[in-house]
Amino acid sequence: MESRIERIKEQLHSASYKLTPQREVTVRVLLENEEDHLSAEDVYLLVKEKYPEIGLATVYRTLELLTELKIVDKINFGDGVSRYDLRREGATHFHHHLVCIECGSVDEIQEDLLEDVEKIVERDFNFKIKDHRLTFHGICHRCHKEES
Amino acid sequence: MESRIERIKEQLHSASYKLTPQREVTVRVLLENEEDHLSAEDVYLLVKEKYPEIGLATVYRTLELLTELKIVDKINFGDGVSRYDLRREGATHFHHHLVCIECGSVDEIQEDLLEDVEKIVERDFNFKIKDHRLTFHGICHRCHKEES
DNA sequence: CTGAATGCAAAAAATTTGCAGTCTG
DNA sequence: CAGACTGCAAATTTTTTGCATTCAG
Repeated sequence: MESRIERIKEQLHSASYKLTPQREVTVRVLLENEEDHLSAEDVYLLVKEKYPEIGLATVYRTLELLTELKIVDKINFGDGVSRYDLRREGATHFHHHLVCIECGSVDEIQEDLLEDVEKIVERDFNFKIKDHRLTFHGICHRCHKEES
Repeated sequence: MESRIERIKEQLHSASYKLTPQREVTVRVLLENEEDHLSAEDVYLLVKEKYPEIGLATVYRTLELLTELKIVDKINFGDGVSRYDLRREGATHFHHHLVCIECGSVDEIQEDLLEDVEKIVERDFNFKIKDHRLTFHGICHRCHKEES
């Protein structure tokens, strides 16, 4: 875990960005809440607990920076807020999401699943794929159970 | 085309919503710009050309209504705006998008492509899929050509 | 030291809401 | 005619920006 943050620091460094305490705390918060899909506001509040002087604008600027470096991905589930999701280390592709329309939960799928589909798209549409976003909306296994 | 609008009217009707001229003009604009991915503001400006008294709030309310009736889908490509995309008639699934990171163009894929993937997800994750969103980011065939 | 980074407050952008008046079914 | 719908303006919400000050390298 500690090594994970070191590597992220290194990435910042090698892109010649400075390593401020604000940035470090923000990254740490993201790592500690890897399962969640935090909005900028969420991140701000969590960072504020550890570093009360921080401003919301700094959090936005840090998240933008991390997105640019592909350390996090900015995603959007249709409510009016952008959410920020840490990329898995070494993941060649962005993971997918399962959004439950009953309870609002968001689960992640790490498996690629799209390899074949992407081959078809690249060939048939002559489109060079660099990234993808795949989200399924439906009933999660927890709500599914209750219904029966 | 005219029959298409008639059927949409019918859908509104059977959900006991009234058919106001504002709503009709809005639907018409969406039909005439089916290829595009208009933001609420875009729709507002286009409707305003035909019906200058309309207010932006009415457009938002109409789009929300159409989304609720599944006549349009609200989508989000990561810029801060929601866009509204007409569902194809009789489409069992929402179509996919190809967003070009060079020129910003958005093309559509009508083919399903996800049938196999969805079977896997439903089985392995015990998740009942109701809808999906799939977007590929990459280089479109037009930009692709220029690069070589 | 020096430009990059921060915090604050103000601005901008997108969307929603309240309400009095209007119109559809 | 009654309740649904509208336009307008004001309010909210989310995100961005300007700028004087601070700080990391």
